[in-house]
Order: sequence, then C-alpha cells, then structure tokens
Amino acid sequence: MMGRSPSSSDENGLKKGPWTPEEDRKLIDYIERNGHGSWRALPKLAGLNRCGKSCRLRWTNYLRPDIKRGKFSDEEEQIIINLHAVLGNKWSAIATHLPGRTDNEIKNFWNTHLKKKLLQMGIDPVTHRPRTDLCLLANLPQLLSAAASHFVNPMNNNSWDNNSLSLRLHTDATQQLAKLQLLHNIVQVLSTSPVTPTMEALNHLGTLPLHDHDDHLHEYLRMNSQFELEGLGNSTINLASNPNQIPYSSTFPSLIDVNQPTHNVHQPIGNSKIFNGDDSDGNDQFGAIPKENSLPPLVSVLDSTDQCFTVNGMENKMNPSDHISNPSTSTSTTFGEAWGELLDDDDAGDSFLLDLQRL
DNA sequence: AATCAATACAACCGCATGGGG
DNA sequence: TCCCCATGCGGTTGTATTGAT
Repeated sequence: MMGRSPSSSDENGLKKGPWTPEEDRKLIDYIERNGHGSWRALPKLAGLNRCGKSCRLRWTNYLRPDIKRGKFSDEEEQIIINLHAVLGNKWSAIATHLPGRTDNEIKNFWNTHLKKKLLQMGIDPVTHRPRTDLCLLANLPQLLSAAASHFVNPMNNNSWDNNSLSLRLHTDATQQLAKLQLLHNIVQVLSTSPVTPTMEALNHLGTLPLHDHDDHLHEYLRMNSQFELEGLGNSTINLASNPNQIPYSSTFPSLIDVNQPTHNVHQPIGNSKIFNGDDSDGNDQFGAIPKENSLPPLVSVLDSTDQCFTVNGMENKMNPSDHISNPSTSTSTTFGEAWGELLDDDDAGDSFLLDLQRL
C-alpha cells in the first residue's frame, strides 16, 4: 500500500520497498509448502529478490494467515493503553495479549491514535500520569469528556464474541487499572484546583457505598483524600491537609512510576497478578514507587473561608458553606449518585461525568 | 480545483539477544 | 569464554491518502 520507493534496492541489488502481489504470492506459496525455515535462505529458495529480513517482516507483519486486520476495537484499544502503562514500549509483549495483532501494528496504532487520545484526556502518554504542563483546570471539560467515553462498560459491547473469554477477563483487569488511573487523574485535577465546588463535590464521596469488587478504588480514594469511607454516615470528612499523610503511592501504587523508565517500573495493584503472559514472572517487572508520586494534599474545606478562583480570566467568589450545608443541591447529589454508579461498574460514567462537568 | 498539511502504515534500519560451535 | 550468525525488537522513515484551506 504505502511505504518505500518501489524502485529502491540495496547495494547487493536486492529489492527494497513495497511488495508486489506477485512477490507476496511467491512468499506465501513457499512458506505454505515448506515453512519459512531459515529466513536468510528463504528468498533464494522462493525465487524472491529480497533479503531474508524483508521476507520475514513481510510475512510476520502482513501476510501471516492469522493476522487480524481492520480497525482496533474499543476493547483492544483499552488493553493496549493499559498494557502500555505497565509494559511501556514493549510492543511485542503487548502484542502477545492481542491475538492476531502484530507488534508493528500496535506500535503504529499507538503512535498515530492512542498517544493523541491520552493527551486529550490530560494524560502523559509516556508516564500515563496527569500532564502537568498545561492548565489542567482549563482542560477539565475535555478530560471529563474523554473519561465519559472511557468508562463505557465494554462488557456490554456486542463486539465480544464467544471465544474471547480470555480477552474479556483480561480486559476486566485492565479496565480496573484504567479506572484507577483515570480516577487518579480526575482527583488530581480536582484536588489541585483552587475551585471550591470541586472540593465540595468530593465531600460527597464519603457518603457512598462501596462494593466488594472496588476494593482498589476504595483504597485509592482513602489514600488520596483521607476520606473515611467505611461506616461514614454523616461523620466528618477529613479533607485537611495532613503533613503526616502517607503518600498514596507508598501503599497504593500509581500504575506508573514517572521517575523510572516505563518498562520496569510498575507494580500490580495489591497482590493481584493482573497479567498472565510472558512478562508475569514477577522478577523485576514491578519496582518501588517513589514518594514523589503522591498526590498533593487536598485543601481543607473546613478551614476554607471564602475562596477566590479564576476561570478564563474571570474571578469568582464562592462560599463553600453554601454547598456543604445543603447536600440536596443538584451538584452534590448528582455527583454522589453518579460516583456510586461509577463504582458500581455497570452504567459507569456518563451521568456522573456530565454532572461533574457542571461543577 | 489546487495546494498544503496532517495522517496512516508498510517497510526499513540498527541494536539486542540467544544459541551453537 | 568468545565469536558468529540468525532472529527479534523498537524506533524511524517515506509515501499514499485524506482533510483543510
């Protein structure tokens, strides 16, 4: 299709550049009859004026019969993102989790689509952590919009077939990773924002029931915001900045250690093993997470007086008590309900995020 | 309709790795 | 232990295609 000039050839007179249908046919015919054997010897035996390496690449990246062609599904996309967060640019390792996809295809898809998508979500595609080189508040609507689509439950997607149980289970695990990472991003944006209503909204997290399967979320929220989530009722939410606060990363690791190369830095959540492929021997896949990875402490609502914030150059003044004292206000209620939906893992996301956007 | 820029992706390059002698 | 060779892998390039102006 595309590629190098068809007229190019190397110093040995071997052809380079795009393959012709005739060359493809010769290569396929030979391999189907004889297997590839020695790639170096293959071109001569197959009647091809190509180097063995070129033949190998053509076969493995394009002609192999088990290659799955066409667009990446949402599930595949999610798996790639989450595996990349864990494995870094180990395209071949990622490819082992996506049957029919080549490392080259995944790499190209990452570079042309997913990197940009993550950037739009406010996530650094290298570290998978929130970007700090932009005005996060200004980008919050985009972040939430991206999150809304991100949280659409893939289990309800018709694209699953009956033979994809492994992929489905895998996605389930990576989905949890994705959620946690995105929650991390959102909380980070909210917690670093001086805008009072976001803190008010976060207050209502404390009233939410959590589900057994959301232990990680539970722990994440606890460590990030110092909420007392269990048996909270109407008890006070401690949002105060605490100098002794345990960095969440020390007990609940970020998915990514921004300070380390991405290929050897990641910890599984809790003790769970998430991936069962080639890289799950656990020897040195998961390293320690430095303390710099912690979120900044949240601002105390209780201590706050009138707070000023600026959006798009306009100064606003909010009295947090207006919101805290009235939990029935629409933003508070919808945030809490929606957060519950999010944690409920069913119809996660849309209403919650839309409500959050209104804050 | 023409031009330019952005995108997509096959293919290439060069280094890394592992096995055999 | 060292060297050579075959293959694997990740990064980059080059060009056809698509979209915007």
